[in-house]
Amino acid sequence: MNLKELAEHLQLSPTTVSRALNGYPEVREETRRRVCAAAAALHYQPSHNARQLATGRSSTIAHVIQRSQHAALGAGFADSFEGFSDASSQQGFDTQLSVVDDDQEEVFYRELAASRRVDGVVLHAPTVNDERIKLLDELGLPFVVHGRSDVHVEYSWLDVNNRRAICRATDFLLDLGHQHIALLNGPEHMNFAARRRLGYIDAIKARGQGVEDRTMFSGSLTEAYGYNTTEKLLNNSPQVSAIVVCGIVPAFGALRALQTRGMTAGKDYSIVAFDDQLSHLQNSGDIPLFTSVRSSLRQAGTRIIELLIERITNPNSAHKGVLWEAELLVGQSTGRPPKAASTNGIQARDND
Amino acid sequence: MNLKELAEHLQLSPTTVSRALNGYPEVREETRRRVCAAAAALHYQPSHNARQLATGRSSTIAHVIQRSQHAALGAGFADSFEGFSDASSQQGFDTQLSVVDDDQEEVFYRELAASRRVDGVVLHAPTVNDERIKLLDELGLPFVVHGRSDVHVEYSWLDVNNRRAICRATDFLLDLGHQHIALLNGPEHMNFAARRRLGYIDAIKARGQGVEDRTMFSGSLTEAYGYNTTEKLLNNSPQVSAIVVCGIVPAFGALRALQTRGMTAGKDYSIVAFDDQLSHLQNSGDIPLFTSVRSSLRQAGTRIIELLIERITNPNSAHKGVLWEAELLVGQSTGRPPKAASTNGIQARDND
DNA sequence: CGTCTCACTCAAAGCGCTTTGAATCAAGCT
DNA sequence: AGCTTGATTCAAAGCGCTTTGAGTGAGACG
Repeated sequence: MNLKELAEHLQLSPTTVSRALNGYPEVREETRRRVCAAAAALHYQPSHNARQLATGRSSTIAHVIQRSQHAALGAGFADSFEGFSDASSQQGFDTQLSVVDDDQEEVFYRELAASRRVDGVVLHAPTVNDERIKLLDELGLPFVVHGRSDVHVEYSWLDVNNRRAICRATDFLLDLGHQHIALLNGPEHMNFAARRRLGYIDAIKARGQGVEDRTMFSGSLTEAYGYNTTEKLLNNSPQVSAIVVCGIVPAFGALRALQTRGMTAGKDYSIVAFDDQLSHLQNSGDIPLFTSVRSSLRQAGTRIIELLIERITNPNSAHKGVLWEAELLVGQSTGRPPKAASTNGIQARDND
Repeated sequence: MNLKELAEHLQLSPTTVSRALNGYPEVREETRRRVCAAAAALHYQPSHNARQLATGRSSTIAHVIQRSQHAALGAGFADSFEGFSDASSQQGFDTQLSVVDDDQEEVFYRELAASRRVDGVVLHAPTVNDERIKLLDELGLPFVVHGRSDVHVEYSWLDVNNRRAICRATDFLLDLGHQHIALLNGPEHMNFAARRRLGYIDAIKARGQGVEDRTMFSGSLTEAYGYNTTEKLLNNSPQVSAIVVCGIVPAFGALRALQTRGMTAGKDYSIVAFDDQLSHLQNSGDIPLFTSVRSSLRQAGTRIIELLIERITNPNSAHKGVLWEAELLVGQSTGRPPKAASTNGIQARDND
């Protein structure tokens, strides 16, 4: 069933039928009703392709993921895509997903733009200085960055205040009296990880202390990374009594390392995690397992699509940057440092 | 730059240019080279939409995920989609993703078919008796099921031999001498979970033992589920000395429950997990953490796309069912039951 | 009564590609 | 020379929709 057939069946021209279905005003209300009824009855559904060709828009949003950064999204994939898909389909957009080899990404974007197969792109996991942003800007393809990058181009983005979040997490541990706090960060060529590192340093320096390279780690946020790194810390850095872990997955790994040694989180050792609120690794309940700074990946997905659609429909509007604050949630995994390592000095300043 | 412009620039007709680019034989080799060179030089890229309309194919594969089953995919999302996306793009197909509310799924499929916006569909997480299969069959939309369903329709599918895998896992524990083994299954309205349950029962019954409802659990495969259920077992079922956990995520939860009690997996209690080989929750190394039956979700994704493309290109070909066997991998999480609970009876039969 | 509006409807021209059927021309055959 | 044949190339007809510009008739107005 196509438009022409439907029109013939209704004894109307395709023009009128098209207008009736698409809500144009130049059509009598009675006619519109008749058309809509027939369309429903005959299960008429306009051809997506034809409409796309005629209008020049594809009603599709692309998500391009570099293979190397694939792990970075890893556990959060499902949750963020629920957000993306929901918001997109609500506005009539399809969600397209491509995992692309790093060295082919530029070509891929160029083809994407030239073939006009998508109306916009969500840029994921930006690096510290992400060249893709410049590229997309040049290509004139509407896009929104999930995260940020220190690049001299105007663009729209949504990010969590990673620096502040980790600063607060570290502060919280300092306030509890921990003197030596380690950082288990993500890969530091990623913008989010670089900012988290800064947040950690901010907090330490604010107390007049110095940071040490041996207690700052960077790596892919897997469970094994959390476990192995914590193991290493327990072996080599006995003065450390708390860690800030930049993901709930490695936090579980860190916890396992403690438990394997018979240690208890919150008593013998403290953990604060960055929690993206993954549905299969929930950290909730009366007293959540982990003390954490948290922010919903799913909600971020939804908002990003809103920003992108705004750019698509109005390409000349001003760029928008949205910064979300993470929420600090006190759970079971933190406590005062054990007496041996405890301190009596500067402590519990009346700080935010 | 469109085809017509390129043709004018080359002093050729659009027909010839189109044929040259698409590898048709009716074009002189020298002409083809000239055309290809110009296309590359001018960054010509055919319009996806126009091609789609002209050919009647969309070169897009849809993945429709019910919101309620979204969690079921959860942790494995990223990995399976890496497989899907890779295989698809290699064959020139785009990957489209939709999370759909359960009650709107039928309508969604009908629209998908009527609007001809995708060439095929991957059906995820089928239930025991999945009506969507019948629907897709009626709609004439090519599809492949990731998993299986007990439904009276011919269709193509790829599944892991869940029943056998869990049977082997259970057998392995029985061979070690465990007399009371609990099952932490997924949601049992899902086909994969129903089969796993059967595998568990197969193994127990084969030893002439009976299964008990109180030691068989069913639920969404989260970390918390693994933790809470194991907690419950430790409290209420002291005779149980081993568990079969149907996912690596809840297995971590189960492990945490043990460790929280100061118990050691592989010594005080045994765990066998079903491992989908998730990249952020790797279970590898010299001696993997968990004894597991495993199967790669990523590889499954790749193969499923192959099957689907076969159906798309040749809709009348015979349907194909692919059954993969999981691999049993012995790790640190299993051992003989502790002496108290140990047995001297039927043990270590020379069974597969 | 003639002219203007307004409300509605339509024919036709794209959108940018593929594909069919026909045209052209040189070479091969009788 | 006349007819095939095969190798190239092309003009034109779609694919199914949107959109422009024009047309129609009824009522309003001078």
